[in-house]
Amino acid sequence: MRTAIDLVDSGGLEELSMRRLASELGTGTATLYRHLPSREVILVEALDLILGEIAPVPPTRAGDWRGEIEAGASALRKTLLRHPALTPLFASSRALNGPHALAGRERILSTLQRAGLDERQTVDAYLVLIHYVVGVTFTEAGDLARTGDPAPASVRQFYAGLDPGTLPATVALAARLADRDAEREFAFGLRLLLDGLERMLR
Amino acid sequence: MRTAIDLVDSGGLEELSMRRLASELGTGTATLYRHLPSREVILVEALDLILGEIAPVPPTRAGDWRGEIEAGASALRKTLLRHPALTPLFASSRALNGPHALAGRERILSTLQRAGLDERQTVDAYLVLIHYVVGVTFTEAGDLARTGDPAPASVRQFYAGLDPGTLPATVALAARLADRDAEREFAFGLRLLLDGLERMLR
DNA sequence: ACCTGAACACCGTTCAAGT
DNA sequence: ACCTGAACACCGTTCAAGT
Repeated sequence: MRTAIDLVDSGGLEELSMRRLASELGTGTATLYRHLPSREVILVEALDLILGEIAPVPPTRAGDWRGEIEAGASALRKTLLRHPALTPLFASSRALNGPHALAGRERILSTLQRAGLDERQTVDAYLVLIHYVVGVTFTEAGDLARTGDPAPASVRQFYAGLDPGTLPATVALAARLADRDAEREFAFGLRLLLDGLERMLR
Repeated sequence: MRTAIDLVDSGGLEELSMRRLASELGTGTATLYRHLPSREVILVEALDLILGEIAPVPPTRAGDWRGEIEAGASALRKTLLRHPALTPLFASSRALNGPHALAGRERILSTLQRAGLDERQTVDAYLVLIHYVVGVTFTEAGDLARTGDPAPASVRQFYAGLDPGTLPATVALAARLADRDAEREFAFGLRLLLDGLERMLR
């Protein structure tokens, strides 16, 4: 599994072929099938393993649910970005029933319940938070996986070069659309969501 | 392109092979390369084409930015869910510079600006909205693409069967985690975000 | 009983050869 | 000048044959 994750991290999903993994391990492809049933299962297990890299946020300072959620969301994002090619697997909930995924989900659910949300609110809040983190991280990971270069200059040029007659707002905002600060943007959206949850509690 | 989209819709991404597409069109694979440079470009163009299915939300009733954003977000989600296998492509921003993607982005940006947000707020709001819709839709599309069956009963059983000692919140919420209402959840998160934006405007 | 070379049925892409 | 059959270099997976 460690070799498989290294392959995916270094060259993307398509770098992990059964032949390459086998030769990296000094064996043949047929041997791999004695330990794991398919390439897909390797990927699913790899995702759960990297979720295990997230250090559980300890439920310290009694009642700081907001701080715990912020820390957890940020840790999830950073962990996924360390393995951008594996991030898309986060979409299939079938891939999210491994031990580490379950432990992480449990921590979020219990934090939200301790905050005072009722059952329905807890599940709704859990889902909205996960979906937001997934959306941000997928997009970031997609750009990162491409070749590692976001190249803000060329993006700005692309936007600025569009027809201002048909796309006036896009052209006017070209500089801001190109020079992004992923960290700040992530915090902005998370704050919006957490403010909303906090208001629900009052 | 229409044949390519039909193939992807009916059997997932892996159903679209150059050989299958060629034979569906009554020709050989080499011929395809006289019209399109690669399989990847076919997929990128397919995504932009389906974005064109979204009817532009007319900026009617002066100043109802919130209604326009809600309608646009809902239309984007529904359109992507009609082509679940293509949804993951929405992650790569390279795939999002086709004419329909640009037109859609322009509409959102101009709606937010007309609402009264400044430049930075407009871009931040645009990104947070897109990321949320992407996150929700990816997850839904991933489940949908699997075999079409979410099978709430088996999901509930899975959650309920976990160890209540280590995963108490998950087990307690098993029924709610299994019996989901995607439409309501989507509206819940969108409301949280729009409430936040509305408060920024005051 | 355990392992694996070689095969099967596929891929995306290219190019020499055909018309 | 335009088209494409056949090849190249790969895949995931299986199984008969080896030890």
